[in-house]
Amino acid sequence: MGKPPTTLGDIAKSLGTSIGTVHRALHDNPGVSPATKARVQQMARTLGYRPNLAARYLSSKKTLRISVNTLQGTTSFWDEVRAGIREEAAAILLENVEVEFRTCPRLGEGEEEAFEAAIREKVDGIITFPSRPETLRPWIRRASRARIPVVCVATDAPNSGRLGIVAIDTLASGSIAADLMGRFLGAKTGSVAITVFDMAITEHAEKCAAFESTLQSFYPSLHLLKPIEDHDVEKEAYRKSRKLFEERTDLAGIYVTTEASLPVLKAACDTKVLDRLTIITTDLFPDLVPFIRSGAVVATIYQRPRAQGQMALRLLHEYLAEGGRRSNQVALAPHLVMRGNLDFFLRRQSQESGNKNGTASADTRGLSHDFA
Amino acid sequence: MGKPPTTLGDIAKSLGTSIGTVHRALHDNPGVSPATKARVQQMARTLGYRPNLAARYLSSKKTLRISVNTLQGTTSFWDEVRAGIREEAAAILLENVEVEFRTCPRLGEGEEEAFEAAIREKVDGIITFPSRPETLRPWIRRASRARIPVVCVATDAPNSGRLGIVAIDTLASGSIAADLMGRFLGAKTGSVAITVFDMAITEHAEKCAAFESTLQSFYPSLHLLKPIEDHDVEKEAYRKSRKLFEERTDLAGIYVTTEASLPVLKAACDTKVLDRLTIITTDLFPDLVPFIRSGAVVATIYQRPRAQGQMALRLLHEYLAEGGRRSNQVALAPHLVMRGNLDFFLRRQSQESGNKNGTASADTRGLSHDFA
DNA sequence: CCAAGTTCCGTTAACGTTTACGGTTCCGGG
DNA sequence: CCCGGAACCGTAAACGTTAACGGAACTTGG
Repeated sequence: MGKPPTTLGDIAKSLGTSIGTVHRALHDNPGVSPATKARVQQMARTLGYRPNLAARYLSSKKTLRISVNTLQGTTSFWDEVRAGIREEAAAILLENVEVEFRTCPRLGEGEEEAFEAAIREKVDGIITFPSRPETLRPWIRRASRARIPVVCVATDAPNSGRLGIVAIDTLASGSIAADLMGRFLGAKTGSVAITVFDMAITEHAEKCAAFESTLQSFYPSLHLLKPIEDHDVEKEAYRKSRKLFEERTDLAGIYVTTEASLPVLKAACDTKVLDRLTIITTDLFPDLVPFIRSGAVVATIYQRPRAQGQMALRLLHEYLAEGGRRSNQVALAPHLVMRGNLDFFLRRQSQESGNKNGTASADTRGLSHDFA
Repeated sequence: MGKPPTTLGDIAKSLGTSIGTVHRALHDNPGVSPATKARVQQMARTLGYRPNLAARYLSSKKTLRISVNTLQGTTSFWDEVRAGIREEAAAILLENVEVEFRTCPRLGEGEEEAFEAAIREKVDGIITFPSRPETLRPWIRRASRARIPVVCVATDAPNSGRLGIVAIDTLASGSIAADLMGRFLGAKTGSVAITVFDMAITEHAEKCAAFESTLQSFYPSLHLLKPIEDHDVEKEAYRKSRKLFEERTDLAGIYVTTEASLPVLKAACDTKVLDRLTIITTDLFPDLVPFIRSGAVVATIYQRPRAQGQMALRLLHEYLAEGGRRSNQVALAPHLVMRGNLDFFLRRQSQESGNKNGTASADTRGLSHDFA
């Protein structure tokens, strides 16, 4: 049924030229006249040439170097992302991917240096977390100009020329949180709060909007307060949420969209409103577990860091292997963790999280760099 | 850093023999004495030989044929599973996988014939849905004896010698349903029902047990009734649930774990208890949408058919490519669909579901067979 | 003892791509 | 006229594996 795929030789033969020329033409290598280059490329198109990746890899033995620029992270989120990337890299059939981890100790610290190093060392692709999109945007542009594709994880850097973005769908998580909040509160009425990292980040604004929209279209008796911005600073989160808890006595629930849910929980505890509030948090990490188990946190929206890492590497690799024609915007659905299924997710996290830091693993020959 | 991987030539040289012998020894091919075979295999182990898949594929050009034996299905579930399989097959770097679809029109009808055909035609692997594990178990054994690995989707066939199983985690779905049920009902008290396909199927019994356990440990005021078995027969589902609705006036909620939620909904409608009940269903298909949107179905546990298909193919392919050392039991977390995030999932389903039937796609050169 | 068969093993040509190297032409300057 | 260097192009050797062929050594049966 399927006729044998066309090879470089086929193209060469049908043009009366040689394999070498065809190869040079298709790769924009020097040493071929514009005329023949055009003829070759045309012929390749009409014959439907698609390179044989096995032969390519076998011949050149050049590996794809991918730099992973992420945060050290306060919770295990980024460890999981990196684990997902490693896992996916190890699953590549041709073992031609090597991953270099460049980990920044704190938010916005060393991000640019890491990016610069990656470009300087001419990696083939970059997976990055643009915590502050504005500061990273010029770097992403620079990489794109150097023909280095960049995939963003968790947060987007719009208009930066990035190749793709892998993140949790903001609409899906914002509205499921609102829906749950509404249902959990039942007939209760009152006000509901939401905390975000920063409304300037597209994702957070969108998540907020989705939360608000769902809330007011299905549960109009609940009133959404102005979002609290915590900028991932523990003190700020504690101060602002404590102030909220003290002032708004009609507060019925709060949706914490950031990783910094512990300060909020502490504030709720200190102001003795913990068991009065319906609290929905984000992500899953050890310190949060007791709150979920006790029911204080009624549900948490799990952002599937491992899946994000996997998808990011996959996207990048597909593109590098052969001009990815798949969608470059991957929006994952979040998972919902509650008391009942908590153990399922904990078991899952502990699985295969062998070497947590970015140290070399045998399979991926990973390197790691630290940016202090 | 990474020294070049060992090749067949390396093994041959260090033993003073030839590549051909090494190859034969490692593949249990005839024409090599037991003594040298042992020596070769030992040396391969000590040198840490791992075959170069690129070279292997380039040389042999043999494609892996995989038979996908699934149900036509009343809802779109199986279409999605197949789409996931196709998608994943197309993403394989070396395009050496071809998928053959053998689709059974109805539950338990033609399953064995399909299996027999797959074995007879000597496919390299089988992905199957063992709707009735007992009837399929001998066939899976037969396939295993013929060294054809079998991966089960959605339902397990224990003790059958199958290579692996991909399914939604029963514990995760059962307990999240219970947790939601409890939270949604709030302080309300009463009885709760659950419908299953058949308690003889391991998965369903487990899901039921998880639901019960979570319910009674966190919401002891709710009383779980004996499970209703519908055997995927619409009439049976309608009759039994209608009877339930008429008799149990204290019924507060029901969790429908089968795909046959429509008859139950109809019964609830006919007995005028639809808006009094808290209903949680399973999966997502067009006819269910209005019920979710109206709030009659408060949530549905989405079993991620596409992800199941992808994982199944992946598992099988990894094994066929080189003795998969990854876990062979993939338990996926279900997704939760409610009014708020409904659109997200609908958009996602309509995406890339181009050719819904098992017709040939250009990438995977898929064939399809019908078993009537 | 020779022919024929068996068992074991070495050799070699593929597979499609990359890459280095050698050969043409064609041009301008000595 | 010849030499140097471009600019273009053909050739061939790798890459690691598979599979087919051929050749030794050794067993049999006549």
